[in-house]
Amino acid sequence: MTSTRATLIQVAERAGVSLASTSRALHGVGASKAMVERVRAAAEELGYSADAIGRSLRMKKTFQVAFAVADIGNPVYVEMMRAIHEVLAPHGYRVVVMSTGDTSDSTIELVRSLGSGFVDGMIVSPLRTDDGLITEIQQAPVPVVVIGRAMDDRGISSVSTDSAGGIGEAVRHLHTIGRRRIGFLNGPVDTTPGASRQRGFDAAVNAGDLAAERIERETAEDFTVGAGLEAARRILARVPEGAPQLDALVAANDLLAIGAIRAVRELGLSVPEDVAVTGMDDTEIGRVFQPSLTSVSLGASERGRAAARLMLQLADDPDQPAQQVSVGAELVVRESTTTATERGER
Amino acid sequence: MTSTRATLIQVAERAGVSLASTSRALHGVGASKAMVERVRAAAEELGYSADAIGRSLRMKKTFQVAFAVADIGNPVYVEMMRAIHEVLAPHGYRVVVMSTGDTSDSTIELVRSLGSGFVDGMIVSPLRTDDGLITEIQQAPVPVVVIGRAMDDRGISSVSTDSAGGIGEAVRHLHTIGRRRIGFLNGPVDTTPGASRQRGFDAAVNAGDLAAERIERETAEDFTVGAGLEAARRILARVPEGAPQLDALVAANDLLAIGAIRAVRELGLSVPEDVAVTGMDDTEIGRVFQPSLTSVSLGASERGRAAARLMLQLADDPDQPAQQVSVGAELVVRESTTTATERGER
DNA sequence: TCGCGATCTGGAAACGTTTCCAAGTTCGCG
DNA sequence: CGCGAACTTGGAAACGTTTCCAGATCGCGA
Repeated sequence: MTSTRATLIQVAERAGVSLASTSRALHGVGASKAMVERVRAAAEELGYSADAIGRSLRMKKTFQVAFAVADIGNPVYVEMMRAIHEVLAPHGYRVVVMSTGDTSDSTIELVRSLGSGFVDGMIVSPLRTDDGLITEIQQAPVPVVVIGRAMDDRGISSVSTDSAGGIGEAVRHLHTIGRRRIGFLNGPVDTTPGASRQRGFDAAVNAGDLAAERIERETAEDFTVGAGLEAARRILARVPEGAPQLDALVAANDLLAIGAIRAVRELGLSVPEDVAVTGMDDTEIGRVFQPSLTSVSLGASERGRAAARLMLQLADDPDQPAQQVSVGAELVVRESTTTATERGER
Repeated sequence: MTSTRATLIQVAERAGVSLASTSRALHGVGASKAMVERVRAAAEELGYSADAIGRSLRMKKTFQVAFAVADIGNPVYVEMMRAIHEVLAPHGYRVVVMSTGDTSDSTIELVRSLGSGFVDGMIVSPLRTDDGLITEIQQAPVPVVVIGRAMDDRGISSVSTDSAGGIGEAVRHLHTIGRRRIGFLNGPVDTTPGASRQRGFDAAVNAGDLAAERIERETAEDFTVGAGLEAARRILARVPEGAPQLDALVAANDLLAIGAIRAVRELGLSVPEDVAVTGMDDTEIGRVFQPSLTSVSLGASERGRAAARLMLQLADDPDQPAQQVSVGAELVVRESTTTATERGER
């Protein structure tokens, strides 16, 4: 530990050749067979391995990409991170995890910090977005790829998904299986995901072909099981005198959906028979839950991969035009809305 | 994006002072009031922010720490990572995520890569450990903190937990609530966690005061729900002619436990009445599951925090002696082993 | 008024690498 | 045999920062 690492200069001395030749030999370009042999041997003996910092300084390239989200613990972000890592690592890029914080301002701060040049680019999924943040991203000194909201005309590369349409799919699915009294459990509406989900639900229930008897909306404190439980209690308590209970709940993510299921069961009702419940994000936790969750997959892994691929291109040429990628939303039907026989299983 | 970032030299020119003074002024040491004022202004105008690479090269410090695990998606590791990030970020350290791969060899490879000096240290939780890996860690050019297995006498800093003892607690808990036919569902025994859990179970059932009627052991392919389901099916199918079914299952982690619960229910039995099930790791997924899982908490967050604190010390002085930290295991009793009344709730 | 210490400033080196440029060598081909 | 092209090599600069060192300036007390 106390012994200092070997430098290229030492390798050069040991091999008895110039620094320049040593560097070339190790990269295997513009060097004679003999030279390569000789330098390789010297490097081997000294246990040389090139210093990443020195190289970065000279090449103006860090081979690092930042991935920034509000909460690294959120399963959706974890899935993205894994996908990003899987795409980037084989290309020699390291992934630096960062936290955007809850607000647009703290995210702006983070984008600013890119100015110190410790990464070649950043993939960010902001919880809240405002014009200030957008401006900051446009002026960022390194390429930024935004996951979450299409940035079509702003010269920012982005990967988006149709969460609004996804909510619509969930609503139509519930309608198809005969549910007519539908409640919507959203998270905070002032967040980017909260806003688009709200839009999606409103559009779906306002569509002409939806024959609904009753529509209710409720907002949870945040996107967690606990908040979902409380919000679901509220919405289920709202049933009018003598009217029947809601027969379906659309939740804005899987955790809220699980909270909702708890609330339904508290009332002695069962899922899916009395109340069908849908989630969103298609997380492992939802797949594993009993009943397994019908959920709208937003392709977290796919979005992560797409963002990483965009970043690879941008890292190669930061001045290439911004690109938009869109990943489809897909409803995955499971036990929380249909019985096994309804799903056509034996 | 095309415009290049301002350098310290440019700030110096703009302020009309020397490079050295500029650097000092920005750090606020050994500079006159006027100088600081002047340089600050120039830096402000140019939007200067110090280049991390240049600084790293000179200071021989990257302000980065690597966190390496086999699977970044595993909830336990996610929890650790979050804790590590929370401790390190306020001290100005960035966290680089890396993957050790499944084997000891691939982990060795990773430790070797530290030789390129892109981080000031590494926190690693190896899935499999052998002498080669230990040697490599000892010789690593930067401090390494190992999470998972005590490294007392090897000069390696480590954070460990008593998972063996934790399994024992689970067994005793089941015994206390009257279960006498206990099955153990482990993951691969050739992994570090698998081995210690096996040890813990064996020790517990061999303890003199355990009056068990029957003990069964089974090994799952890996630590997932699917593997747990299959392994549980096997162990439950093993009931001898005319003998009663197992009345308790100890699983080596929460995912296996959830798989086990599924298997139990497949047989028309219920949890916890017919078969009590315990998990390990006390993950969110287990807390949220219905029934909520009785689980042995191994303090993932706490281990992460402890490792990060060790790393901070080592980053400060890499030559200080290795330290060992131990985090206690604690059984958290929930619905999967006891009914509400048994737990003393109303 | 002088001397001395404290404070401030600038020059220059150093961190480790890649790459431009020029000089030297080799080789092939006319 | 000679000439140019192709290849190989070494010197040196550059990336952006911090910090050592020496010199200059200032203030203060004797």
